[in-house]
Amino acid sequence: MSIGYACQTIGIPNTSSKNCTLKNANEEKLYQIISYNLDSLDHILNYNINNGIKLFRISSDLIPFASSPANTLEWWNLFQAKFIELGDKIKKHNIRVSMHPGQYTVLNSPNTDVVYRAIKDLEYHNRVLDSLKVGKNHKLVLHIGGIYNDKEQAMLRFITNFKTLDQRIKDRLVLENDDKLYNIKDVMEIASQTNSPVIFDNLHHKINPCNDLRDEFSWIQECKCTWEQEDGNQKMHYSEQNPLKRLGSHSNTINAEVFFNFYNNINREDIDIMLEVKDKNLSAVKCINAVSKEKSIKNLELEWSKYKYLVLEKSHEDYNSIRKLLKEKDNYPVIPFYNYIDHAMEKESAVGGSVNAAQHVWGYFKECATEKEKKLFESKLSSYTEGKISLLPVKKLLWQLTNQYQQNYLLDSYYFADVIETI
DNA sequence: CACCGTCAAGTCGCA
DNA sequence: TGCGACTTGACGGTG
Repeated sequence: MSIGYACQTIGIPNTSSKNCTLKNANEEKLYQIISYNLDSLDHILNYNINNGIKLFRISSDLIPFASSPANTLEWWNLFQAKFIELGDKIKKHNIRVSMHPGQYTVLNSPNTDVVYRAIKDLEYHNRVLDSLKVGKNHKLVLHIGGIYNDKEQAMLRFITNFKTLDQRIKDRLVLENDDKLYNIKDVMEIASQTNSPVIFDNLHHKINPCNDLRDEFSWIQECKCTWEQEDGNQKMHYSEQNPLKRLGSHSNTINAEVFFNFYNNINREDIDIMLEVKDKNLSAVKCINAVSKEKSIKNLELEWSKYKYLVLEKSHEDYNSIRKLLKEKDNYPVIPFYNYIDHAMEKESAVGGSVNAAQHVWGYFKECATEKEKKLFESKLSSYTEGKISLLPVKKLLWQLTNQYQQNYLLDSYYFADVIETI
């Protein structure tokens, strides 16, 4: 059983992706962007390896305009060595990767141009996975598409167009229920014709259920049968509704207890769960810890070291509660621990808490920083207190000092997540 | 420097 | 018939 996240990280340096507009796209620019994105992917893989995350979705933005005539680069040749290096790393560490062409890749459109572009896009995605030389258990996830006033015909068109695809693409494709048009029953029906494995998405199912009384766990079990030996373990998507946004919007974070119960209800080891959530890797680590068999408080202490100063900034009350919670070294209070973290993270930072946390972080440099650096920090912090600047420049300075003086305890801190986002 | 609209992709739903 | 929502970083323009 693996738990993973999609496309991007939070709070991890050198893992961002770049893109460009069609207008600015040229060979040199595209080359640089691809090179940058492949390096970022490398750093993401390193992070995943170091944090025991074995499931990851590679962003479709890896190669900009890859399925468009605007990109004339033979990127699979130009970066062949890098792809092989990345693929070796993936295989060596037993990571399962996937890709997920977005909502604009529509294989069942009545418009032949749209279908042509969809096929080009599937070829692109498959080419990335082929370039990594990873097996057929590393999947391409696809939705069915539109309805165009005639669902039956639209489903048939999907099946017909699917059959024209290259065998290597067919072998990788897996089909997912969506939140509007094709429910899990529809997808199962189509998949039985295309011989494709099916991804069950729990939130899509909640929003777009089928006229069938079976609960989500029965459907998960049903979907298992569509996964054959060479497809690898069954995969599913798990997400929770953001209560403040429109129906279908992913939550900011996964609730540890809700996930724990869901996972225990599935009660199987041979399933991989892709989380779709705003805080990405943070929730992946959270969910891994929530269901971990190794119930050691050391894992929570490691998490605490990363969240600590952000929690201190947002909520001194939760900060104190967590400190108290972690004093009992024989316990593994994973659910209350993350409940306090979530509670703190929901809060907006106030000036008092922000100053307090910044001063705590500054404490790491009290001994080593020069007088000039000290002056700079104090002046930035008072500018912030006086409302002249935002908190970001203060954190940027602390981040720079963290790197300069290699303060290991701070290097992995989520306190700097918003700074890292701007680099 | 901060903020906002636009861009790319395709479909659906609502004026 | 046409526009907003969905997604996300780049980019150009305004204050």
